[in-house]
Amino acid sequence: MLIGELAARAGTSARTLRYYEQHGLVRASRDARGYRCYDDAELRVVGEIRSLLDSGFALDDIRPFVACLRAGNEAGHVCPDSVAVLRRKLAEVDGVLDQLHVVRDRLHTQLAEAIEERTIRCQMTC
Amino acid sequence: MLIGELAARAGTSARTLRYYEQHGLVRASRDARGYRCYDDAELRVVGEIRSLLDSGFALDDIRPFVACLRAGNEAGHVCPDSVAVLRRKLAEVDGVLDQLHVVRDRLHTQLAEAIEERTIRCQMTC
DNA sequence: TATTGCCTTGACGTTGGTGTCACGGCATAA
DNA sequence: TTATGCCGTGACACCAACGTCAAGGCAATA
Repeated sequence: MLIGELAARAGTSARTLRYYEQHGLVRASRDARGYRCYDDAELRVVGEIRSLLDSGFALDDIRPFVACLRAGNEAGHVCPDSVAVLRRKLAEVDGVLDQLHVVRDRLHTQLAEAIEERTIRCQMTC
Repeated sequence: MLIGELAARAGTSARTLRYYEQHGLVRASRDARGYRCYDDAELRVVGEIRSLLDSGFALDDIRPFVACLRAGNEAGHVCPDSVAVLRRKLAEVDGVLDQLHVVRDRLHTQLAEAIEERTIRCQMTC
């Protein structure tokens, strides 16, 4: 499978696949012309990468998951290294959630205040 | 008040204040040497900006709040334009929160799965 | 043979809020 | 006079995951 086909099948771009390879996540052999050749298994790898990116992982964090898949596991997250990253990320996401809830409440309060203010002014003038 | 003093009092840097000015948020007059002179009121403006930045607002979004303060209001969020931005940002934050909750659940599920997997394997081998 | 289409590498652009450096002016103190 | 310290502008560096353009090679097709 050439890079264009893998990109299309994985729903991404050739540029992206080269980027992943550059960062040691995706592997390819080369044909006589120097074109990248991909194993069918790479499709799953790319799928795993994109799924994890969607969850907010950085490429560096994704490496253990890919290694886990390559080791023959049915899923990328069942290996110890992956679990460690999962734990860290879960804690991180929880932190962001807490912080974001605080922000949300602040926004909500300010909005309520502003509306209250406007209501009072309206009662005075109307 | 010169830029260094305002920066210290506002808990930020001179570089940052120049950046805010460049983006039309902070105002300064100039003395004979060309140095920026700040009104005491600018301290509150800078405080407002930093508070909003902490809440995830972009500098462009903050402009109406500053204008509101300059118009003599006790708070930057009581003007219609500010309220509009507040509403938009609140919706945006709610969206991010929803998305982040989904991500969190996914992480949690994967983690639980991995631990389950390990437990089973341990029961088999131990 | 010229075109089309896929591939290659390399390198710069994007977003936003700064840090940091370069280079220079002005003023006060030693 | 020189050192110190504040200020000025301008411009590059950073992070991250790419998009996009340039310039070229190789192969099949018309």
